[in-house]
Amino acid sequence: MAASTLAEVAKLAGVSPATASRVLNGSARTPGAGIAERVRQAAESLGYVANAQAQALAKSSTGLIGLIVHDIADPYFSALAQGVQVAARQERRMVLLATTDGTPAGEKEAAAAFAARRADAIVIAGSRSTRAEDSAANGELAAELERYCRNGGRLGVVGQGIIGLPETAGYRTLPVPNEDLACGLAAELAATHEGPFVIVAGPDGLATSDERVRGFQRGLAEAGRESTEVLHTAFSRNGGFDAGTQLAGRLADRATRPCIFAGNDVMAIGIVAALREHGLSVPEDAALAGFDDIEWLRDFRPELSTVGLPLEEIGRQVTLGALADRPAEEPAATDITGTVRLRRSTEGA
Amino acid sequence: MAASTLAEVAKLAGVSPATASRVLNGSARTPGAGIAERVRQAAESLGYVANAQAQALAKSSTGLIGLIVHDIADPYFSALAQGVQVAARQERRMVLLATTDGTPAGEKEAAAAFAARRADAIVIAGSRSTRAEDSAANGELAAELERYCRNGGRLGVVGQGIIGLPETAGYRTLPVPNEDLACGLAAELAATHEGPFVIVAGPDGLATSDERVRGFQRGLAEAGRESTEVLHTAFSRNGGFDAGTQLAGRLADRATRPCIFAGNDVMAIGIVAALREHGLSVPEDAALAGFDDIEWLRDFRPELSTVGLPLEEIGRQVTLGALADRPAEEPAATDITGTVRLRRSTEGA
DNA sequence: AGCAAGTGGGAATGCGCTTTCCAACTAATC
DNA sequence: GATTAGTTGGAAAGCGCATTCCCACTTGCT
Repeated sequence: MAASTLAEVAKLAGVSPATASRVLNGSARTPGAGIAERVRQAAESLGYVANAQAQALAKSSTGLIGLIVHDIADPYFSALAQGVQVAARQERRMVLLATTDGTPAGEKEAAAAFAARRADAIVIAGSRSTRAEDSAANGELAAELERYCRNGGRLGVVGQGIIGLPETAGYRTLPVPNEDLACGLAAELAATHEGPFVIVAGPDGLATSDERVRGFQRGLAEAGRESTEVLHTAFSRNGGFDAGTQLAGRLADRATRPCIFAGNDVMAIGIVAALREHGLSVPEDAALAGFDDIEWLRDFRPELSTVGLPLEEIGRQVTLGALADRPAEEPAATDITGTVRLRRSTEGA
Repeated sequence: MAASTLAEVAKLAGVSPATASRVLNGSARTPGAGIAERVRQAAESLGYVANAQAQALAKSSTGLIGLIVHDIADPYFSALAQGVQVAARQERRMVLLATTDGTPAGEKEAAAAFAARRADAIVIAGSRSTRAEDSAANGELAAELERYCRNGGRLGVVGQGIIGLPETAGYRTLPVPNEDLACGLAAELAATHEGPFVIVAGPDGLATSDERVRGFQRGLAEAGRESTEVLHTAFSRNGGFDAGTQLAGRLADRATRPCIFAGNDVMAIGIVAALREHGLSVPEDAALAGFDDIEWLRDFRPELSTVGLPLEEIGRQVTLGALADRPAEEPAATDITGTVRLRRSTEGA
C-alpha cells in the first residue's frame, strides 16, 4: 500500500541501496551504464517516487521556500507571490504559503511553522507594523527569525526590515522606495493641482503606508504646499470605501476640488466607489491617485494615476536574494525602482 | 550552528529522548508534571524547534497540502487559494503552492513534486483540458495521480474530474455547476435581449470554458434562440481584449446590438477595454456578461452581469473534502451553487 | 502479606534516504 | 610482472524523531 522505497528498488535491481541512490537521485558519482539502466527500470516498474522528507532529513536541505503574505487574494500579494513562485521554480524549490491576518503575531506563528519545516528560506512580503500594541509580538517575531537565521536559515523581507532583528547572516531586505516615489508623485501632482490635498492612509503604524504618507507630505512640502490632512483607515478596498464615504460629505459643500492620495490602488478604488454612491465622480469632483499600479485595475475607469511598482520582480528578487549566499555587504543585483504614472484620475476637472 | 535536537533537549533535561518526545510533541502518554516541566524548560533554553521533516518521516504524515493552480496572480485562482489556505489552517496543515502554465504536463510535474513530498492531499484547481494534443499528458497526469492515491494520498479536484483517472480511494471531485449556471444566465438574458448573441470562449478543449459555452447555448436553445457564434481565444483578460478588438470592427456596421457572453469576468473586462478603444461602450453598443463575479471587479463600470461563484468556499470545500476520509459514496456536505447576477452591462441600451 | 493490575520512564528499532569509508577490481606505469 | 593510481559497488553509520516493548515501580485488593 505504501509507496515503494529505495531499498525495494535496489533489491529488485540487484544492487545496494547506495548504488540505487546514486543513479536515481543525482550524485557526484555515476554508476556504470548497465547498472544504471537496471536500476532505472526497476524504479520505473515499481513506480518509485523518492521521499523528499527522507532526503531532506538525510542531506539537511528541504528545497522549501516559505512565503508569508497578509492576504493571498489581494492582487498586490498575489502578484508578488507569482514572482516568488517564478524564482522558486528557477531555483528548483517549492513554495510554502502562509497567510496571516497581517499582525506580527500571525507572522511569528507562520515563521515558526516554516522553521519547523526547515524551509531553506523564508520570504516575508507583508508590511511591518510599528504600532505600540504590536511591539511585543514584533519582538517575538524577531526572536523567532533570529533563531531561524542562526540555525542557517535564509530570510528575505520586502520593504522595511524586521523590527528588532539585527543584521544577521542570511538576512536580506529588499528596499522598496515607497517614500521617494510617493514624494515624486506629490511633486508631479502639486505642479498641476491647485486645490488642497487629502491623504487616505492605512492604519497608523503600518510601515508601508507610513512611508508613502511621509514621502507624499515631503513632496508637498518641497513644492511649497502646507502639510495636509491624513485620514487613517484600513489599508484595503473597504478602508478606501469608508474614507470615501466620509470625504463625500465634505466634498459637497466645499468649493475647491481636492486631490486625494490613497495609500494604495485598491483603496483608491474603494474611494471611487464611495464617491460614486454619492453622485460624485473622479476626476471631476476630486482628483485621485493611488499606489502600486495593480494590473487588474488598469482597465478601471477613470484610469488611476498611481505609482507603478514591479511587483512580480520584487517577489523574484527578494527570493533570489535570500537564497543567494553572497556576503551580506554586497549590494543587491539591481535596485527596485518604480514609476509615477499620471493618468486620467488626476487630470484637471 | 545547526538547530538543536530532541536528543540534546532530553540530555539537558536528564531524561530519555522518548520522554522528551512525549512531552514536547503531543502524545497519548503524558509524563509526570515535574518531568514535563524540566523538559519544557530545557527545550526553551535551547531554542528547540521540532524538525517537521523528521516527524513526518517517523509518523508518515507531513501535514502538507499541495495546491495546483494555473496562475496565482489571477483573481479567480487567488480567491480559490485563499479558501484552500483557510481550510488548511483549520486542519492544521500548510499549503504548498505550484503554478503551472495550465497544461496537463505542468500539472503532472507539480503532482509528482507533491507526491515526492508526500503531501497529505493535493488539490487541483485549474481546469482540465480535453484537447487532443494534451491527451498524452493527461494520461501521464492520471497515472501519476492514480499512483499517488494508491499510496494513500488524497486528491481533490475542482470542477471536472481528471481525465482518465478512475474512481479511486481518496479521490473526490467537487462539482461546479458551470453548465447549468451558464444555461440560467442565457435564459435570463434571452428574456430581455432581442438581438443576436456572441460567445467569447477560452480555447476549445478547456473544460470549464466548454461547459459554460455548452450551458449558455442550451439556455439559448431552450429560449428558442438559434445557436450562436463562438469565438475562441485565450481564457484571460488579453484573450478577451483580442476578441473584443475583433468584435469592434463588426459592431460598427451591424445595425443590431448583440449580447456578448464572455467565458469569465476577466475576459469580459478585456472586451470592454477593447471596445472602448474603438469608441464603443457597454451596454450601449453591446450587452456583455461574464462569469465568476470576481470580487475585484465589482467596482468596475459598467457593472458586470455575471454568475457569482463562491470561489473561496469552493477552495475550502474541495480541501476539506479531500482530507475527510468518509466513504467516497457519501455526498459532499453541501453542494456548490452559484447565482446569476444581472447588472448594468446587460441593461437595454 | 501476597498478588494483580496499573503507571511512568527508558532502550531499542525503524522511517527512507545520503554519504562517508572500505574493499575489490581494473588500468596504467616502469 | 609488480606497484601504484584510479575506479566502482557495497556496508554501515547516521539524519531527527515516534513508538513499541519492556522493566521497575506504586497502588489496591483479597
